[in-house]
Amino acid sequence: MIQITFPDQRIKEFSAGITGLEIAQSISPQLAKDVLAISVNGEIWDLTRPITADAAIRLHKWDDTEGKHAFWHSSAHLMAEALQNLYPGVKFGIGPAIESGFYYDVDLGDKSLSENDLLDIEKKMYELASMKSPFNREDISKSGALELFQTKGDEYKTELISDLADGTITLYKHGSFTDLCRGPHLPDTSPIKAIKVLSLAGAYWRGDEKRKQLTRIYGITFPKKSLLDEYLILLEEAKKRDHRKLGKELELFTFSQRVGQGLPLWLPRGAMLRERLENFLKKVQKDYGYDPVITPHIGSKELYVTSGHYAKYGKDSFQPIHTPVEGEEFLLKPMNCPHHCEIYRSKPRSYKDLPVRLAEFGTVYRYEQSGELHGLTRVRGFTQDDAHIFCRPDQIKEEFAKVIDIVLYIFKTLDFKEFITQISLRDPNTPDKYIGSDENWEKAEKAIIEITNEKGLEGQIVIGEAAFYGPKLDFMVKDAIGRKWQLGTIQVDYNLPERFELEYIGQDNQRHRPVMIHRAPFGSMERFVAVLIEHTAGKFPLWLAPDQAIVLPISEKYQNYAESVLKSLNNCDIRTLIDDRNEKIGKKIRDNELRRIPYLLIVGEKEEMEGTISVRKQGQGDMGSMKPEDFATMIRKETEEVLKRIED
RNA sequence: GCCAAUGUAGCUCAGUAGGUCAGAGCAGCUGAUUUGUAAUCAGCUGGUCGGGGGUUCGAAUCCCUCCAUUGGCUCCA
Repeated sequence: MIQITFPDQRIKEFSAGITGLEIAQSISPQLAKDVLAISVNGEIWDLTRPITADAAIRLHKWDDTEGKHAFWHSSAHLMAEALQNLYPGVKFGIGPAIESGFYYDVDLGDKSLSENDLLDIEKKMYELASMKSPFNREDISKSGALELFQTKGDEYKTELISDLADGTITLYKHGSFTDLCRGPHLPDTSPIKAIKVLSLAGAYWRGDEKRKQLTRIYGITFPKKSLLDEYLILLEEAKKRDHRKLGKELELFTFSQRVGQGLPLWLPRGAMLRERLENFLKKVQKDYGYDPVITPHIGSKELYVTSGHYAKYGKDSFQPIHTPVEGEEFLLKPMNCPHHCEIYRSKPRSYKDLPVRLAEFGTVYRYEQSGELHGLTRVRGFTQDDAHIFCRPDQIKEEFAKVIDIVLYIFKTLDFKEFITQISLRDPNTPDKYIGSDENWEKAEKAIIEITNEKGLEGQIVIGEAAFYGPKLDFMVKDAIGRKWQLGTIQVDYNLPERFELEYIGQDNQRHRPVMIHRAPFGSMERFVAVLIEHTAGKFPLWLAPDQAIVLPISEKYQNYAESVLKSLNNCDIRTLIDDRNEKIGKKIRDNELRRIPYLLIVGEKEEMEGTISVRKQGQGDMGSMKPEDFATMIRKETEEVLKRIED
């Protein structure tokens, strides 16, 4: 007999060799139906794998990620089986479960798939799923596995196996398909009830641009048809919040082929929104002791040779522009820091002056690959809410902490609750990707980890994601369809001060080197506004909304009164419009609701007589009538309260 | 840049075995209506069907190429 410990710490005895499925059955038949995988001492196992020793277990159903993972991983194998059936000779790369669904990378030889083929794959998957093929786990030696896949001619699997450590390798078989796989899998294919093969993409083998591009097929599956329907509806809903769609509808920004791809044009309403965000941050930065600076959009090539950016990115940037007579070379600035270093250098600095915090909404230009451009989130010209803090080494921690405070303050003000923090460190295996001394890297990495912990942020550490000059702390937010984007960033840099020979005179009357912190709480105005649009679905908070209220006269008879209301509200700094079209009130309400204007102010005979307005709040409907001055007070209060509450 | 797809009026979309196929709704303009909380009615103006080549008696429709966009991959100071 063995002792099985359940998550609630209860212990039950079972005979050795019992499986997860049998344990679930012993609890309830329903559980046995719902369970998808089991954790055994923290390791995720198949439900059919015998447990031979005492263990702590946890059963996974659809409602946890481990359960979904096993489900989707099995689905990937099911899809592979379908592909093998439909396209004999297909070679398989990898086929993992992902955050929503799964994919499989395959080499179809000369055959190229198009979207019509996805339905065939889907049909085949349904057909195979209904055959209830069990997933069988099998241990095999490395050499045996190599031989098996070599005979099959599956060079990708062979390569994967060669890279594995010697010892036993696990295979999973179901139906006619055998795959190299760690598992775990479902007992059989029958729980896979709803299937959607979603899309096709090219994907380089092992993520290496120089290697063969395989066909990646994305899919998602569910244990119930209704869950698939819900998922598809959710996708549709998310599309409605897409910033590219709303940006057009709400007239915030546009693109023009004639201006160039990836170069956004901010329309008046978008510019107004952005300006309010900028002013908000400027005020915060003023409170935190930043000094605004302004630098030009181009800089001498020498500047970037000095900074090291030219050597690193010169080839992959917009190419230099030349002066017609002297032939001097200038680069569109890809970042603001070299300019700011020169500002620091413009006069001798004392230790008493530090930290020096130079802030600029600096527009930069980067050559992004054409396939990577995406709405406002990935563009070729954008404005960073940039600042560089030059400080003494002993001030790093405090300064870094203050920047975290600013970022958190901004996220709180804008109600960004679901963000992820990521600490990016260098990859010690690829030292040539980075510049700067080991010692400085270690110091900086340690500082970031410490501060992040002290601030109570659960920073996920990612090796190899650091910038080439230093480690960083990023704040990531998801967009409407779940893609992660980096917004705020804080980066420690020992390198540029070195390269620009920045100095300050210390208390000891000796020259010392300052440390730089790069930081951008929004990241870029473009990306931030994009994410803000998707988070709010275009219903911006009142203090940011380009237009806060609109006066809707019932008919032309009340035009004069409507205009007097408009005037008095604008005099109170309430951003107010008027809809004086010759339309019925229902139409005006509809149109302006769709424009996401927070307050609709209806005026007709009754209001004119009483000197009032009828207030209709977005999403809430009729609030009754009030005097325009009372409305103005209410708006001012609402705006101030939001900003004040956050400060407390 | 690579793989796959898409590209018809300002917007959303119909129209492809090649032959009155250049259309609809919304927006815009004009007029009627003077309206009470999510679409009043009528008329009109909009498009070298992404650009350029080609096949054909004839191309929005077929082929080639370029451009842009979309979903991924790679990249991301």
